[in-house]
Amino acid sequence: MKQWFRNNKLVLLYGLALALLLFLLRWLEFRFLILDHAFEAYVGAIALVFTGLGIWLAMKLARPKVETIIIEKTIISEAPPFSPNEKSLADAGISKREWEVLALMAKGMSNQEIANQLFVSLNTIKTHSSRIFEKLEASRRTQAISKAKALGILP
Amino acid sequence: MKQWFRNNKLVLLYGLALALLLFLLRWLEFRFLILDHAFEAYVGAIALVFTGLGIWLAMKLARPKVETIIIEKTIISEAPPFSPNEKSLADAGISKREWEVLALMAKGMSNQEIANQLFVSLNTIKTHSSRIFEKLEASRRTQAISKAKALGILP
DNA sequence: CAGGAAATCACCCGAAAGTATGAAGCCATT
DNA sequence: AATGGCTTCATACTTTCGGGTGATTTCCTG
Repeated sequence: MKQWFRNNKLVLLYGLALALLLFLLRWLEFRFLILDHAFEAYVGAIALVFTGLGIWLAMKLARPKVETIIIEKTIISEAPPFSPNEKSLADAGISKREWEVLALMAKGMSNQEIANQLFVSLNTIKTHSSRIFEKLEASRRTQAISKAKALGILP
Repeated sequence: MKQWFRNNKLVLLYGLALALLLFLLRWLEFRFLILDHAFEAYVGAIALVFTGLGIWLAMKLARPKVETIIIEKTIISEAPPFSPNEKSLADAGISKREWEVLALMAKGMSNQEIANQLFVSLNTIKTHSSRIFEKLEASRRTQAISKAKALGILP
């Protein structure tokens, strides 16, 4: 019910306005009956008012034409925020730890530096890197980095 | 004159219809004067008719409302073809040949492979790479590649 | 619980990479 | 003609990297 009121507020208002006008006209009828041609003027006024109302209604109720404009914005992406690309990562079968090592390699760190950074021994890093090279079919760290970037594993 | 008629045909028609209606009402006035509440019904009819006319007019004459929806489509373009970025290159003091070596390094090639590709000896490539490391303040090829990319020397 | 993947570490060896130093030819600018 | 930068090459030496093999621990899954 409340919803109905809200939806038909306009129609109700319109009806109320009409009723009020009728009262007004009735009153005018008694006041200006003596005037010659009062009736014609009267009808003209009504016609004008309701024409205006009709126009107003039409304006209010008319559904707007929707025009959709699609603007294609071409952005040359400098550095798209990189996410490890889980898909390619899993596809190559590279583990989290291996990826860490790979990322530090790409930064230009030596195996010893990576070992220090990750708090493991140099031998561990060597094992990891060997696995990485196997999985990426690389024989050098530079090659591994290059391939990883091509696969979207590294930014 | 003729042009004016054509442009305002609608307005003229509207005026004519109004006049006709007035005549009609005048006639009805005499016919239904006896009826009680005839006046209200009369005014109601007029109101209805002119409201309809108003709506019709508005529909006919009003400029259609246009709602414009702008959808921005973001297209991430492919990496633009890389140009060596002469500025950074000169800034680092890296020569053409050195850049060639650097680029092949970044591809993951070994010094020997680079030497074969450029038809020079392995020692030459070693000299070049040493110079490159000096100029980029790197001590490893991976580091050199990383720094070169950061400087825009490599794609 | 057994099996397998992941992570850790060790040792050895050969290959590749990097450092240092010297030198020669070419080319352009002074 | 001389100077300096670029390219080329060489030798000798050190360090780092990569390959191969093996072992242990932890954690997860069938």
